[in-house]
Amino acid sequence: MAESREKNDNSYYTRRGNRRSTDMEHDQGLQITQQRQAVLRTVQQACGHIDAGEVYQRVRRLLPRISLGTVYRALGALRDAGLIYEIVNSSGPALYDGNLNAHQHIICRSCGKVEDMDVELPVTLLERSASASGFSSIEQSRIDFHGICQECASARN
Amino acid sequence: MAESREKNDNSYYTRRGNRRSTDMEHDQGLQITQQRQAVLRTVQQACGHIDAGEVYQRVRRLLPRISLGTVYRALGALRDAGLIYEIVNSSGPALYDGNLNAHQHIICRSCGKVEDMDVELPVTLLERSASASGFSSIEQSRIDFHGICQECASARN
DNA sequence: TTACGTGCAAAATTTTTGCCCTCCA
DNA sequence: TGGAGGGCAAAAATTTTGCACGTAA
Repeated sequence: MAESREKNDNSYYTRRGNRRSTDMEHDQGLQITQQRQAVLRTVQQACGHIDAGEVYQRVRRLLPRISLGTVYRALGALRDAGLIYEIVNSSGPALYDGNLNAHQHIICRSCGKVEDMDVELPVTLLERSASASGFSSIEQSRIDFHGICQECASARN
Repeated sequence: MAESREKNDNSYYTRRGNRRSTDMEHDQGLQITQQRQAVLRTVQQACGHIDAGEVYQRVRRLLPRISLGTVYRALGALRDAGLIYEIVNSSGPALYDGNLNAHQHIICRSCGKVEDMDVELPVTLLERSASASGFSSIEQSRIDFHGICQECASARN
């Protein structure tokens, strides 16, 4: 918890030391390995939202010698390549979504539940707002919403 | 990484063991303590988005004996009480926002930068969509957007 | 043969908790 | 005087990394 607090640095290594995606990785794509294929398929076949630990458990049935570190590295690579989507969660580990069709997520801050929203969003409005606010332009296909689901809301009353 | 994977359970303790907010805490409010006041003021005076470690550093100037655990507990209590807002971040610790005026956040997935968007959102549209999708109703005043900021986007090309 | 990917274990980071003590209501 | 809050240290949960070794181009 020392110096590594500044975001937005352009160093080759990110805060926790993970390597930034490079031209090569983007222009030439990923190497397709057994492990990455298995991780990708697992996320896609999860038909929903799955976390790294669960991916690890499932992939191990196919590749018993795969390590959790490799699963994390594969998820990161697939995320950077745009093949899967990472959903940040205030109440637990990151979740991964293999559904690349346009849809949004609504995430419960309290229980972590994630639901898909198949809604046509006024993205142009949002992008205009974003550029008015400092994100001079946003490159994104997905937006996550954080709220409180009804179950948790009523549990609080 | 064992059994505690099921979200959405209604147990008194959440996944990581943190206590759920209770009726009492909500109906009677929090006890106002030096520590909680200091944490709240620090978040409010940060005029932006501040993480727990930074809150700890700053609060220690006033209360040198406060512990990081207490800061986390205070932030959680203030968050549950609705006095501050917790911003989840894919690239670092959670950030806290003491600005309760209606505004949204746009968060860079890559560098963690958070910007405010002072935009009037079509909330009714969003809520209608949410209820069509399973979140039968959402109780929320804020929504976070996750995207890639221009800096990071251009760094990837 | 060189760069990339992997397995493994260890470390780093962030957050939560157990325990005991204090203090106010 | 009993229960909530706090200090401290330890643990838990999640994610990343160092290193040695393959492997495929």
